[in-house]
Amino acid sequence: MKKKVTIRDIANQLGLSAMTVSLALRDHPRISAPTKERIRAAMKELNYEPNQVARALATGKSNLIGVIVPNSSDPYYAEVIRAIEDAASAAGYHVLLANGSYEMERYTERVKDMIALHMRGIIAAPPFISEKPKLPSFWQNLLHSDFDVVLINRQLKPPIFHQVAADYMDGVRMVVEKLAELGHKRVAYISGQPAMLPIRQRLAAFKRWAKKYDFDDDPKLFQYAELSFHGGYEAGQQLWATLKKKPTAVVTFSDVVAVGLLRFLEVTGVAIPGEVSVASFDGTAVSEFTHKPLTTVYTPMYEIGRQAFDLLLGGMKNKFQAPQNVILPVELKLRESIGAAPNVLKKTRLKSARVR
Amino acid sequence: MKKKVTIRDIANQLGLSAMTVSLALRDHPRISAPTKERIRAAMKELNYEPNQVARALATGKSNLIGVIVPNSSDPYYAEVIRAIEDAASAAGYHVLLANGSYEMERYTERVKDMIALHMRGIIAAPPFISEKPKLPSFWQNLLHSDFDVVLINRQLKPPIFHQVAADYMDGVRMVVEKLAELGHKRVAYISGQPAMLPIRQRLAAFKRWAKKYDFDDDPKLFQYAELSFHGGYEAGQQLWATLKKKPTAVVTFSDVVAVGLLRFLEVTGVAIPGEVSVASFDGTAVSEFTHKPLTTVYTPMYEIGRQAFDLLLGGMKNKFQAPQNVILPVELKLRESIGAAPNVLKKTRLKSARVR
DNA sequence: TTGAAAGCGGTACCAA
DNA sequence: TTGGTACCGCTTTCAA
Repeated sequence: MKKKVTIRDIANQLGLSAMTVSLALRDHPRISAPTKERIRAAMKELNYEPNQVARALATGKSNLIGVIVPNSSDPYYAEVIRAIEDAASAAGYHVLLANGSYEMERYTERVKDMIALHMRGIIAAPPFISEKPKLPSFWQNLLHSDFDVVLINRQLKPPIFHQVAADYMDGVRMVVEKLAELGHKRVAYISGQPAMLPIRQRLAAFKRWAKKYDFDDDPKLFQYAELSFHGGYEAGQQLWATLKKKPTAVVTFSDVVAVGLLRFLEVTGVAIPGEVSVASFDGTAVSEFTHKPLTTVYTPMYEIGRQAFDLLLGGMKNKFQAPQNVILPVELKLRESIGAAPNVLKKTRLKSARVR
Repeated sequence: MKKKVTIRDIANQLGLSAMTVSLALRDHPRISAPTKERIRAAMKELNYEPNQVARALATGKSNLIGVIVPNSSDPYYAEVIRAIEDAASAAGYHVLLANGSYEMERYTERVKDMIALHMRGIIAAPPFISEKPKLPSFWQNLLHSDFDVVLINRQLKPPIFHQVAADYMDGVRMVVEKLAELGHKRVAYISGQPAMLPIRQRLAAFKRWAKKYDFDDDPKLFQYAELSFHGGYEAGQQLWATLKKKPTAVVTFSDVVAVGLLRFLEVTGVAIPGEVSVASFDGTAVSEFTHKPLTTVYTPMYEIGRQAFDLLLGGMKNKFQAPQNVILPVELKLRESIGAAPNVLKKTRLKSARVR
């Protein structure tokens, strides 16, 4: 262990050549069984571990993949990363983790790092702000390089890299339709970091559907929040401070934010869902265990990670495959945080009273 | 971008030698300023990126560190990882992430991977089950190798590797004393995966302190739970199903579990803290935003990660430094989930009644 | 079935 | 201040 054992040490000890050992290592058929056995024994004895760095240099390929996400400690991405690591590990790959940035330039630096480190490919969530981003020349070059990229949660149209995301747009529809069905008209929306494409897309989709269902058109119903529990709490404060007529429902772009909001509402003494319904996105584990379990658009985070890894490896096997656009279905989890709009309840009561 | 530009391409283009370029790259004083300028320009023009793999092979050092944790998606470790990545990134290092295993043998494989990949060192949380683990020969060898290891949340006595952890033992004391002070005698404890040393230590410490404060000595007050929201919920069910006389307080080994428990208690209609107090460990972000904010032993997760990284780099600079044992202080966050034991409350009322 | 030798893209020693 | 060259440990082509 003191000094590293190399392939040549083994070869010398057995009076063989380095290449014989090299081939035996990888169980090449050209080497005879007994020789392999001797080599294997010597490897055990000398405690040999192949140097992956040397191998990577010689072959030009490593078994490392890079993962660059906005924030690895966010439960959403933590889960995606977990999935990627599981898949990678099962396939004999390893994951290099990096936290990206909201600035394109800094983000690009991280990608360059990955290239310099000769990753086999990367799974990334770059801060694109539109579906047709004006790609910096660096990304253009990436397109024509042999470096594979899979985008997660970044739906470009048309796809220029492989990309996998969930059908958030459909999720927005589900939420809005459900709220409309429950009689809500005054619905607030808490959005996040506008530098992120999927956040913008979700907001835009909400506005479209809100219009369609004739929700109140009050700009004060829209609020930004940091992606944190505290951010959700503050956004709630803002909303309640600025809105004279309170909303009957609030939709947040993430469970994390919704949990903070829930807490704010509780502290403020607002009944959920009696006075205000709350719905969110993601469906992270916590959403099921909040005070009032959250109605949320469940996103298959683990599956996103797994498929991203598969695409990366698949893409590496077949360079000429057109960029794939994988969109996984979302699911509206109806839970206690949502209910009929208060005014509707009243009407219903009146009606039933009349019926009697 | 098509084919990689090497140091030699640049040298040829400028009529210099490879080594001049190599030195210029690292801003070596031996190279004259104008030459450096020319080289820098050529590097820009040709879009040169140094190959870190080749560099690592040549120098025998890489700027990669390995991180092996039990579960990277657990909020506790997600935060530790985030800290390590931040520190590493700031220092020009990169993080290779791996999820370990509860089995020593599988875990050891992950460490071997890291060695084969020629990491600069690793930060690890191996499944040691005692403070003086019988280290497999592999770990023994590690001790005498030039491969650096920093343990997190694994306090060995005496330390054989650098190790950084929080003072959980003190945290246990704080919680127990507080509960005793509030008049609790019947306190349940929900523990986790017994294969993990800190979990065992915490349980043992709780038992010691519970004895000291004369808590009820009923084995049914001890329950195991998976480290998940759901695990906490189930442990609550178990506790309530098996205990005829319910506890007046429950301590859980992790916030995550406490959140699940809180939900169970709520569903079951148990008042918090009126009927049952809840306290936990970790102090992850969510603990402040639960229905009843959690009383919890805050652990400086981010700081643990940061210091682990510092120790790793420090250790690499100074191989002869004795293994450091860093223990960070914890902090008892007193929040609404905890209150006086019900019987105490009653007594107090009686007393005040009498006084009048 | 096995060996010799030339890389992979840098670094570093020694000489000029 | 610069260049020549061996080498890091493994892979791979071409001979033997």
